[in-house]
Amino acid sequence: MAQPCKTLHVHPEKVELARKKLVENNPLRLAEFFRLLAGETRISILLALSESELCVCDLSEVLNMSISAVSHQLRQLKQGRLVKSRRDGKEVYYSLEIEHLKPILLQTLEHLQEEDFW
Amino acid sequence: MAQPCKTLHVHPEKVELARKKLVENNPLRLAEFFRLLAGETRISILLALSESELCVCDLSEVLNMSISAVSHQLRQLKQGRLVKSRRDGKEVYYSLEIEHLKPILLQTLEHLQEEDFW
DNA sequence: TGAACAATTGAACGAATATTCAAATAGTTT
DNA sequence: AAACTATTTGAATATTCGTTCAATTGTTCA
Repeated sequence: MAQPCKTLHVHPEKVELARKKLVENNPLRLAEFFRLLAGETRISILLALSESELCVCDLSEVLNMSISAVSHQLRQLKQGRLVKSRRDGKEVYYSLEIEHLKPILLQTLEHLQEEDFW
Repeated sequence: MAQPCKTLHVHPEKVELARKKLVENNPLRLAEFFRLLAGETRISILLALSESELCVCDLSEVLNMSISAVSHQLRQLKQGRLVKSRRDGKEVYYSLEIEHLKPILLQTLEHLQEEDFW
């Protein structure tokens, strides 16, 4: 961090309010959450899984990526509790940890699709 | 990309559905959007601005970061159309490009706060 | 005009990230 | 048991990202 502003053009009341907002909302945690949605591979996985559960092979086909790469990303999503997995024989099936995630994804998509955001 | 799965345990119908979902939803664009929310500094800026507009100095105080660092992040947020700015004299005031952003942020916060997600 | 302050910008550097490759683990089948 | 397939894991590498520092631009005011 470096040189602060010199004048008292700064707005202490507003600054105070904003600080409070940050304390209340845990930006670091929030950023960690959004980071999981912020990679093309991971968001693609989540979108794919919003249709149906899929095994790692399926996902690697859908995404046109190596199984290893997909698996690495799945691990992150699982650690972040955005997906869960069940094993059936040799295969492992992944699905959305849905109650957390689906409304967030859907509403975000809606909002972005309005507002000619793209 | 590397070695595909050998058996026909893969699920072609599901794969097809998932592929369609990806085509419909532009994961790359979506990831770019979430990337902007995925940095602690940027999400903090957005939270701070959800209270009131602030100048760069204010933000640097709120975040305890250099003006330069804040300004770099503001540029990204502005390019992503998440914030807008107006100049008033020497100072530049930033605020949320609100109709896009506020409902997304609020709803996400709600959903995350339920579900003892933290 | 020039001094002072607010903000932006570009280059540089270190930290974090995604993918690849090779090796390991887990489950199934014979 | 051995052979085979699906998945996971760790190390290595290339890329992306955030902050710092120094220089620059824009604005006000004396």
